[in-house]
Amino acid sequence: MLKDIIDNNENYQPGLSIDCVIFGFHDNQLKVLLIKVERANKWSLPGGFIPVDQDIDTAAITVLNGRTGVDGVFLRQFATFGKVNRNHQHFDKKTLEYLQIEEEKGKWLTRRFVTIGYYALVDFSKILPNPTGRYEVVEWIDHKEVPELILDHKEILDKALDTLRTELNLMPVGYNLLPEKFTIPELQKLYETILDKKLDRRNFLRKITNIGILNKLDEKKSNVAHKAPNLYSFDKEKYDEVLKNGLNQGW
Amino acid sequence: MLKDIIDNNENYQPGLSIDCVIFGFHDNQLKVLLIKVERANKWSLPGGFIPVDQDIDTAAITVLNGRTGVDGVFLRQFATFGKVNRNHQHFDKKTLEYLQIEEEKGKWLTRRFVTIGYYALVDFSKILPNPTGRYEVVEWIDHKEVPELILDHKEILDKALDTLRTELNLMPVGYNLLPEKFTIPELQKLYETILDKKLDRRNFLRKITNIGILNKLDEKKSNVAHKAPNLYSFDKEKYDEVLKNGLNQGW
DNA sequence: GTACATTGCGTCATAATAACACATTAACAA
DNA sequence: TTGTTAATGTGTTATTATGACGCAATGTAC
Repeated sequence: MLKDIIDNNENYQPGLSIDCVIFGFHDNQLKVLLIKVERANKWSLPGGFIPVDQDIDTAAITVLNGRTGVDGVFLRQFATFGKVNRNHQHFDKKTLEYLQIEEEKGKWLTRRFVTIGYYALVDFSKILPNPTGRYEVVEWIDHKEVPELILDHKEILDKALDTLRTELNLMPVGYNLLPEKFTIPELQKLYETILDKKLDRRNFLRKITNIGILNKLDEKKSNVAHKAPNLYSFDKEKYDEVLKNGLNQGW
Repeated sequence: MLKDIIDNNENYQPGLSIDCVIFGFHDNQLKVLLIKVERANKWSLPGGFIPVDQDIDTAAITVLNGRTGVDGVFLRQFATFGKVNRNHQHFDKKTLEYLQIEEEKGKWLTRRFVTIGYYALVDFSKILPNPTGRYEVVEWIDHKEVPELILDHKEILDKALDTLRTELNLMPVGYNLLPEKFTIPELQKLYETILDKKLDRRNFLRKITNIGILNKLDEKKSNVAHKAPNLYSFDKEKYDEVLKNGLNQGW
């Protein structure tokens, strides 16, 4: 895969890559999709290169789709990372040898790469982590238990989460991370997890319903301990409207 | 200049550039610093290329500094633009001939360039627009009267303004765009200009002073029609604190 | 049936916001 | 000198949003 790209590197944007921070929500945990190639001892964000005949946004969709099999989900560019040493010695001589890449062609890879960060919000229940090769592991990992990552991927991840937190104040976000039917407590847990703080149950209900993007369904969650909570769905039309106009106008 | 870069293109990040949207405030107008090279019939955002031995943020500072002569100002990356055709045929054969660039070396330039957008907020009164060559014009232009721009620079400019508007709700912004001493009505005009809407004088005063970042000076603006308004300055310490924590917490 | 944890709905005090009234000030012209 | 004018400074009030609670209803487990 990588070798193919190197061999045909004139088909790819040089010195530029894409990394995706893919968020999912499960078991009251905000999870991140990470990958690990067998030989490496660190995990990475799923990423890829940019075909010269593709918009960068399209290339990001390709990466996301390749890893998760879903499309049409929330995907947003949030920052570009380009410190001089960010991939310094990442592909050292030994690695290139192992990958059977000639030194001359390896130059394409060993220079500084600037990477464009995208973050995605996906419905965990619809995703089947998809390794692109047999020597690769793809896994959902709780964002609080992310192991050491390669290069500056930790920085990228942190920035993505930071952006998500900020944008939570500007737009509702549950639509992308929850299944079609969900309960208010579930939505609240999502918010609490992202923001990493407790919210008052009753005030949360009031605020979230006042936005006017929720449909209360005539149905309760089944098979739960204690009182069965009501199920809700998003009113997609109103949701999109709010997304466009933003939540807090300020000033 | 451009020719130098082409001739030594191995010293620059290939296929990647930086464009700066430099905002200033003067005469109750939000202005943008634009440039025009003599031969071109359209204006451009000031931009540049990225030396391989410089962080992208550093390269952005260099561009800004080269054009305005100021440093230490507010500069923030806001988006990266990479549509396939964004610089399609920008440097056509004729242009390359005019610039005396050999076809082989011109390839470096004629491929798709992805550009990283930065926006800057500067104190208009301290800036002397600085052309880098005698065939170049640098000018402050009211953002409402921006002429046709090359490539997707209009899109970049719009996105920058959009970002600025959004961030106005998350952080105070006057510090960077106003001189050291200023009046509340001036600050309000700035806000109104950026947001493109009228604000109530009295409510604005209350909100802005409640933030706690303003020092009321024992001094009034002189040489002014009608009642002389009070002068204020920013409390840099509190300002930075608010910048760090954000204005509207939400949730 | 009873204990219990959780949900749903409501209350109240306080803070933030929007809309507006009125006095104050300084330049300018009669 | 004085009145006019257009701006600034300060205050008031009604409405809305927020934060901190109380309490009844519900379904599971024992």
